[in-house]
Amino acid sequence: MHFWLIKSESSVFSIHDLAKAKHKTTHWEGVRNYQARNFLRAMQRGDQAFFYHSNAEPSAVAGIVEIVREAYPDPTAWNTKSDYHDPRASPENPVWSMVDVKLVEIFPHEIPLNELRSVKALAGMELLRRGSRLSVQPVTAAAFRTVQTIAHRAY
DNA sequence: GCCAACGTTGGC
DNA sequence: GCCAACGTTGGC
Repeated sequence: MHFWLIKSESSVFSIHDLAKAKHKTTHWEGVRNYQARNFLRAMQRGDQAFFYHSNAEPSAVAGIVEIVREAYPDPTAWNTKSDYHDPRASPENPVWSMVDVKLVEIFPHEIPLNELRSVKALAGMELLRRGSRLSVQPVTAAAFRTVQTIAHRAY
């Protein structure tokens, strides 16, 4: 089992939108960065990922999802009407991949970025690296546990 | 809204 | 293959 972090702009698709989705499941479409795509392809059923709200106030880790379907072609890539359209993609040559994720939990208190930065044990986490923009990234088991513990700590 | 950091494109 | 120009991401 591996751990990940996936970003979504909360104004576009938030963890609360996921909670309202059918079966609390969604296609994680629209990833258009090769490094992020390759991480999507490495995901296995049962892996867990943090749902991170980027461009939010504040940006924060909001909860946990589980990978319920492994990587398969992202059809928005060859949909000319999609914001995620890529002229190079076609059903024969999909180029881009997506996975399906299911909500596991919404944290009782989301953890803002500045709080994560203050946690010594999380130094070195990709999310906290200066200039980090990767929208799909691996998280170590230790970091995953640390963040989870903070999220469940009594306030 | 600003802008630093980053990835991609394309001329050479 | 280099690298300048450009577009995007995302924190602030």
